[in-house]
Amino acid sequence: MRIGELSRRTGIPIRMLRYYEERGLLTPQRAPSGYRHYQEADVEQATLVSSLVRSGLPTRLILPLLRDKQLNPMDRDETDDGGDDLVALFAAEFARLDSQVKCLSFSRNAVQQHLRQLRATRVGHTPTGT
Amino acid sequence: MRIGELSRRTGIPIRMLRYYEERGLLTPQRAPSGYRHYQEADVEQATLVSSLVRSGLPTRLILPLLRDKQLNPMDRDETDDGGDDLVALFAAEFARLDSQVKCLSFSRNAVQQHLRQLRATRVGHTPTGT
DNA sequence: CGTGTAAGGAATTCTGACACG
DNA sequence: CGTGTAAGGAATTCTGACACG
Repeated sequence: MRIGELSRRTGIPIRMLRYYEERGLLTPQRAPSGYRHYQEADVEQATLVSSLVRSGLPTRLILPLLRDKQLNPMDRDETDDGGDDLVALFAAEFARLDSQVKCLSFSRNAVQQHLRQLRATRVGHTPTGT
Repeated sequence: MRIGELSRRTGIPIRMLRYYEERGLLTPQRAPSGYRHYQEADVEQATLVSSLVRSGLPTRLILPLLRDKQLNPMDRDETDDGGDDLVALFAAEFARLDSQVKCLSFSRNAVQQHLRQLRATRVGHTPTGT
């Protein structure tokens, strides 16, 4: 599929799909016309990348993470490069994401409870103002 | 307790505790000296407020949510004011928080898995470079 | 660093029409 | 009828650049 369809199917702006490619996170084939040509599997990969980017992971960390994912579970041994640095960076990101999830979940629940309260209280005040 | 202790116990910067008060989200008593004096219950309330603020809820929405929480579960009826507007705003915030939590959880898991992979692969390369 | 946007050009696709055998 | 084609316009995609927080 071309970039427009991938964008529609993933909800990711075309601009960002091009950017992911620029960062090596997505490597579509090219038609003679120069148009990008994506595989079916790129739908999932683009979604993963987008999620990670929106979560605040720098693209330079996403690259090795993707490599990890693509390897056969067997011949994955001395393949990694970064070493301790990478481990530390990912550990830091994990800690950040973990605490952020907790904070947001807590708030989400508080808002949800309040919302229930609001709706329970006003039952049939105005029959849906819209 | 005074503001310093509350700050230590909650991890919330003094600057923010004063700000919450300015927005009516925390209403400590005042000593003759002018020092703020917080109740034990303010520890929890400050934590809640902080979480909501960091989650991106505007303080003007946090205020009614707190009022809701403080009421006796019984005489909570015509107490609300905003009406439909408020419901819509909170519904929107809930949706935002919900999708954000999903995105971050997904990323968190991906990073965690990669982290495990990294650590499993490099067992005893360099005995902790630090 | 991630994202939006305006710019100018190239490739693609669409429709309705005409031609041909 | 099925099929090819020229025509004009619209939608899509391309790149490199600037802007922003």
